[in-house]
Amino acid sequence: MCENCNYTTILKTAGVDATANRVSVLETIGNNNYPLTAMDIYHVVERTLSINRVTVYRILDLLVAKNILERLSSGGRTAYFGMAPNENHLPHPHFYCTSCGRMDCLNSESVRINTEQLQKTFPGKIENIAIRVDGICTNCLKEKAH
Amino acid sequence: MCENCNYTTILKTAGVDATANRVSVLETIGNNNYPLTAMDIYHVVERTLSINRVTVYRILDLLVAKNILERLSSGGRTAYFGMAPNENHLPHPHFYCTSCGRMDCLNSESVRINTEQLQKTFPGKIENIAIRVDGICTNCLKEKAH
DNA sequence: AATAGTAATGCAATTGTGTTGCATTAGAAT
DNA sequence: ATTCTAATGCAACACAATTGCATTACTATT
Repeated sequence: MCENCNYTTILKTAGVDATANRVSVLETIGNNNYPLTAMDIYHVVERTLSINRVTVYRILDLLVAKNILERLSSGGRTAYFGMAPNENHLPHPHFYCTSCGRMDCLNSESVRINTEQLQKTFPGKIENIAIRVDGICTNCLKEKAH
Repeated sequence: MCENCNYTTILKTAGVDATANRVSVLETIGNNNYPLTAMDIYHVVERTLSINRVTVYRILDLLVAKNILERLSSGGRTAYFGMAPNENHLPHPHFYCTSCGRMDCLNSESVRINTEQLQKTFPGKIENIAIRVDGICTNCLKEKAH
């Protein structure tokens, strides 16, 4: 997905060791143009690296805490992970296909929220705004049609 | 919360039997001014009714399918349930306190999305747009302050 | 009222995702 | 080499939610 991102550098800049496991987890997510579940990531990484399931979860937690990754919630019980917004990646809403479970990135202009405006109407402290569009993706629409 | 809602009527209109369990589950949610988890609901209902945990889950599934209730996702693994948008209840975003897990309803004007506009930019079929504002609620801010 | 058929519910077991505790290994610093 | 810390593995656990199957409640028909 992103030729501007050097994953090892990203990790080091965040102050964490760039271990093979971490680079591979981050690469898997960064090279994919839609968010993945922990299990998706695990299956991709273990093809080359002999990594433990738990390690994947721990790496994901770490990278979310370091604000390198973003944890997205589907309608269901599984979290999806994508690159966190940064200079190269603007914050954007996501599309979740309720039929096949695939999560997609939508383009940033399609929805616009004025956080400062919202903050004025609300006394709590706003940290993040998650926008998820649910529906049926084109693939699933096709399959239903036949 | 809502004096305009007769829960028995709502159920019958949707074409499902208005059993004591279903009325009680729906009442519990409708009388509350913020969304609740399945377990919250279970604990309220069982105080008067001797109901099984599984029955609560099944009733919730049914009422979501009938579009009477809305399933909301927090950042975490637990779903929250509130009244689905209808004539009396406009669609609105929610605030989720990442510190205490409490979910709140925000007022509809605070965020505005043009669904038709969005649909034009996107080939899939849009069924719902979920907006969740994450942050720290006033209660938790106070507690942290002392 | 008895019977049969269907819908709703209960209970036990299971699933899926994620977490914790503790042992082991790898890597860095001395 | 030795020591220290960080990263990882493995097994067990936690929790929300679901499934399969038995039981009960309800409705319609005779």
